[in-house]
Amino acid sequence: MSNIEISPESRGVPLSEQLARGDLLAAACPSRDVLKHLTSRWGVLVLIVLERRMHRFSELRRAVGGVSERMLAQTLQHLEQDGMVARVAYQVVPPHVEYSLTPLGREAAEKVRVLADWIETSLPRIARHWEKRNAAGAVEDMQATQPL
Amino acid sequence: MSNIEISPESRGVPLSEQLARGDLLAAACPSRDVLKHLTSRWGVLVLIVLERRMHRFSELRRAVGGVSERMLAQTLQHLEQDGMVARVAYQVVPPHVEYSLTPLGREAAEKVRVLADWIETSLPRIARHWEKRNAAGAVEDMQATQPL
DNA sequence: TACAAAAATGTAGGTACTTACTAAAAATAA
DNA sequence: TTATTTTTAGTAAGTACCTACATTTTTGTA
Repeated sequence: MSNIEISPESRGVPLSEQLARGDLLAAACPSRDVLKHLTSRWGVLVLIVLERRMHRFSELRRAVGGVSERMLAQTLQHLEQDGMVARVAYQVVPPHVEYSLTPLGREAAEKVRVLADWIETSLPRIARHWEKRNAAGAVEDMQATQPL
Repeated sequence: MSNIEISPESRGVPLSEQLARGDLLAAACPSRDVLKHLTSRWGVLVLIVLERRMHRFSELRRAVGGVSERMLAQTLQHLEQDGMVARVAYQVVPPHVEYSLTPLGREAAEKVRVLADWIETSLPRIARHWEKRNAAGAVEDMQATQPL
C-alpha cells in the first residue's frame, strides 16, 4: 500500500475516494488483485462472452470451453466483487441466474477482447516460433564484444 | 485441436503455415497457451517494462516488484518461446544478458499495456465496489417475476 | 414414488504454481 | 586467499489453484 498517498486533509473521506491511481509495478498495490481477476484463465473468456450478451450460468459454462462449474462460479464472484459483472438471481425453482456486464465491466471487456483478438489472429505468426525451439542448439548465444 | 482445419492440399506445408486463426473459446486451441503466457502474473508486467526499453535480468527484477528470480527466468523463457522476447547473452563473466521485445512482442505489449493503464486509472472506481461487499446482505436477490 | 431440472456449495484430492535455498562459473577487488 | 559479481539451473518445500464428486432445493414429470 506504500504506493497510495494519503494526505492529512483526507480524514473522514471514504477510503475509495482516497485511492490514487494504482501502480501495477508495486508489489503491494491492490491493482494487482484486479489484474489477477481480469487476466485469470477463465476471467478473460468470461468477459469476452458476456460482452456479447447476458448469459445464464449454464449457458456461460457451455460457451467457455473446458471450465468447471466450480471455477466458473468462483470467477464470476471475483468479477462481481470488482464491479465488472452484475448478477441477477430470480427466486424460482429450479434456480435462474443471469449474468451481464456492468458499464465498468464493459470497458474492461473491450480491452481484454482486443488482446484476445490479437492473439487469435496472430497465432500463425506465433506458432512459427514454436518450431524454432527444437531446431536451435548451435549458435544460440552471441560472442562477447566487450566485457562491459 | 479440433478448431484447426487442415485441407488436403496442405500436405508438405510446414505446420506453422497451416495454422488457422485461433479460437480461445475452444478448450484445446493452442492459443490458450499464448493467452496464459501473456496474461500470466509476471508476463503482463514484464511486457510493460520491456516495452519502455531493453533491460538486463537484474534490472528487470528490480523493475517488477515482488518477482522472484526463478519466476522471472521462467516467464522470460515462455515469452521467448512465443517469439515475444529477444534474448541476447554475452559470453562474459559475470554473465551479461539483455532482454528486449521483438516486433511481435511489441504488438502484444501495447495491448497489454492498454489494459494495465485502464486498471490503474480505474482503480478508484473499482475499489468503490470492494466496500459494498461487506455492506450487503439484506436485499441481495431480486424477487421472481415469472418462473421462466 | 422416483427422477430430472438449475445453480451453487462443500469437500477431498491432485496438479501446478511460487518461493527459498543451493550451486555454478571466472574475473576482479580487497 | 577470500569475497563479490551476474545469470541461470536445480531441488525441496509450501501454497494456491483446479477438478471431480457429492449435496442442496422444490417443482413438475414419468
